[in-house]
Amino acid sequence: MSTTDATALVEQWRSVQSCYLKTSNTLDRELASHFGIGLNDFETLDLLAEYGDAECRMKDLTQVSPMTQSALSKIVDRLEKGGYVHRSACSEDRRSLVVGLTDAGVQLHEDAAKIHREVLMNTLPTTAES
Amino acid sequence: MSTTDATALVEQWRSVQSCYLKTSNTLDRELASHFGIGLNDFETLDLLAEYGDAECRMKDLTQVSPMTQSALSKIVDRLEKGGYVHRSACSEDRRSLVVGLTDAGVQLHEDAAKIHREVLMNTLPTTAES
DNA sequence: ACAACTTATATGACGCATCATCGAATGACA
DNA sequence: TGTCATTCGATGATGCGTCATATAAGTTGT
Repeated sequence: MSTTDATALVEQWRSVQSCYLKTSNTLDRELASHFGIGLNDFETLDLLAEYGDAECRMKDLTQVSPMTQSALSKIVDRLEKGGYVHRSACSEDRRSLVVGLTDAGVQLHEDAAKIHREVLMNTLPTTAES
Repeated sequence: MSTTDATALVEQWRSVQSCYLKTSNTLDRELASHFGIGLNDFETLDLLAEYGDAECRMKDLTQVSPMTQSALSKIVDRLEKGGYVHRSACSEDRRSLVVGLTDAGVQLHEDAAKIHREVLMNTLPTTAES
């Protein structure tokens, strides 16, 4: 790899990094101040919302989330304490727990998603047009 | 903003996020296992390296780094304990400290930068060409 | 049916970043 | 020059994510 390749690579990385950090920091602050949840809590709510009425076990969550199994366990802890999700036994496998949004969770997700999209609008670089 | 706008926005965000998380996790692991430093420590070394012989005060570092002033103070603590940087008094302003790489720091940066670029090569999505 | 292995989830110790705050030095203005 | 506000940097408390491990339940082979 040539020096210029390396430089371009590093620049690309820095741009991803800067974009990610700016956005995730803003999201984190906004979500925390408005709803008292962190970004990863929201992302988890978001994943759960996508499941709708389908059963989502912790394991499923682990597979679709970039977070660690351990982290997810604690995130769900927090969300459960906040009353936004519930864990219930899984009939098919007693090791498993089914996680689902409560009504409050659905509501929170809906409200938080608005802020989320708003922040993305204002923070993410516009890739297309003019 | 329309629904499809929001969806595209969220997709864009998720792709940035996934790229960032994958890359930063890999970088962190590699740097930690090879050199015993974290990604942010390396990034800080990298910034310091760019200063070369120019004086870099903590404040300057704060302005070019995405990290918090507090975090930078602790990062420099760690790097100093490792013998990679030194803090020295600033003649012009006695509140300020000038931070600089030691020889070991220069060497570490050089070695770590190789791994860093290697990981970027293997992890960052190729944006160009066939 | 028992032992050994594997899978699902939870938890404790640890590291690191953040926020709020502090002390010290500087600057500004009367 | 004395006071008040500001700036530079460090530190303690706190929160969160990770790794290694624990517990419990399912699975496989004999």
